Amino acid sequence: MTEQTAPTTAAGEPATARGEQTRQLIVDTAMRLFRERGYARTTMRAIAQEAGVAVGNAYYYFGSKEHLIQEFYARSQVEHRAAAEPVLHREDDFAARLAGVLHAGIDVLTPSHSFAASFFKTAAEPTSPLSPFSAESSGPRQAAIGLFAEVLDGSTARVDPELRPHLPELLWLAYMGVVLYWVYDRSPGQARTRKLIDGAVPLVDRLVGLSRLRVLRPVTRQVLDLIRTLRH
Amino acid sequence: MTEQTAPTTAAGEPATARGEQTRQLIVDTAMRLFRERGYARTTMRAIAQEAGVAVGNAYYYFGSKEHLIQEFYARSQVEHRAAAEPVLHREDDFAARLAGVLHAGIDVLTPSHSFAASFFKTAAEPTSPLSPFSAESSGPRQAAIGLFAEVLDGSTARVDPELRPHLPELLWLAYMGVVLYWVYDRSPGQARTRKLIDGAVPLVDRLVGLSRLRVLRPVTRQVLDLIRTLRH
DNA sequence: GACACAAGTTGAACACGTTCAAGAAGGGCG
DNA sequence: CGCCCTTCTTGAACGTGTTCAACTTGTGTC
Repeated sequence: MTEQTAPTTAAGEPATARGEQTRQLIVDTAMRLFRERGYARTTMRAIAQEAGVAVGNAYYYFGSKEHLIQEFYARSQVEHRAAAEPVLHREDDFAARLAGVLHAGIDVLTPSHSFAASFFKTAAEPTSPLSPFSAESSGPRQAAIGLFAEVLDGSTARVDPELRPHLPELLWLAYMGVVLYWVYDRSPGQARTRKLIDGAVPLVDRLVGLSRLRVLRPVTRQVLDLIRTLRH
Repeated sequence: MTEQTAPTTAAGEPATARGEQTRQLIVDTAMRLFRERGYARTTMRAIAQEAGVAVGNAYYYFGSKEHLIQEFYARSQVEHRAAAEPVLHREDDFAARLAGVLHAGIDVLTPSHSFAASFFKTAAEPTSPLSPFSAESSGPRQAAIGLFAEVLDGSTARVDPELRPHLPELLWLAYMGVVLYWVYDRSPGQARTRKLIDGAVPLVDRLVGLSRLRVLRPVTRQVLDLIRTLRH
């Protein structure tokens, strides 16, 4: 409770066209440098210099270096949705839709694997507004959960009615797990993460199907009760 | 690959009694200040000053501020084992043993909850030697996995023979999940984490039991295959 | 056009983690 | 004791993220 310097200033959106332009310039420069040199080796001074502004100016738009990461999240989320569109349009099988959306997410992240690890570090901080569980990330998180709601809604899958409302969030949580594995994945091209998706999706599919069986009802109940307890 | 300044110098053990004494002095001071002010607000200068040594001296024993955290891990691991001893001696039911060991782990960590969050941040960095999955953490990790092997071995549980050799590591992984939840747990006294343990243990117990059923053999196989694929 | 106020911009200054060249302490050996 | 070598210790200096008081630019109002 007594901990953390966690940047608080949300550093409001620019109010003028000039401001918006500068903001974009800084973001674009930062993203380029992150990709070129990695997060740790990209200094705020370098970003400012390459963008042709003063250091303090960057802090006018972004409360901290970490806040630049949030921009990365937002962009990735939008790209993810776009990349998932074709599969969601084409397939109606639950497993196929889920696998498609998961692969789309990793597709979008792959070019950033080298520096995404550093991002992850700050994202993992529970008190950080950058945490995927934080209030500040509520927007992107809800969007992401919505994506998995779509996976479910557009599918022919039959799901236990008690489980159904919780499933999108659970799938998102599973996706967070996949991303966690991906961040740690040192195999070439993160091939193992692909195998994780292909291996885990059928299991999830089977599990979701089994949830309707009378025999497993008590277990399903037990799981749901636990989830409800753990929710905020 | 091109990323990260990750501290490399293992900063060898002291070779003399004088060195050992100084090292202990620095660790003790650091742990006290971490507890008092939190990790972020404890500066290396403050640690050095309170310990009555020069800043550079701390760096002679610890490659970085983060390396002081590793000391915390090591201590916690030893305490965990000690705290788990009574339960392991008393119980022979798998679920009771598992719950006991998990609760013991959280018992040990609880006094440090306020600043453990900051620790977690650096631990989460995949390239960091402080990561629980890193080579440098191999020692404490193996010790922890060994603890869960003991949970299993000393129990009357009957387990699918194919699953059995993998189970200690899987239980450790589950424990990491519990710790992850605990770090994020903002409920008073982290009561929710306790409920997570009490709720999840029976499920794990049931699942482990079910793994022997003929009907579920294919699923068990599928899971094991996936695990093998994902292993290094 | 002149004024006022908000929006945007600047760069020097600060605190921090970390490095390193220089030196002090200690101990074994003649 | 005098010498040498390892171990330990020092604190000034560097690069970094971040702050902030001062300044400049833009925009609406009369």
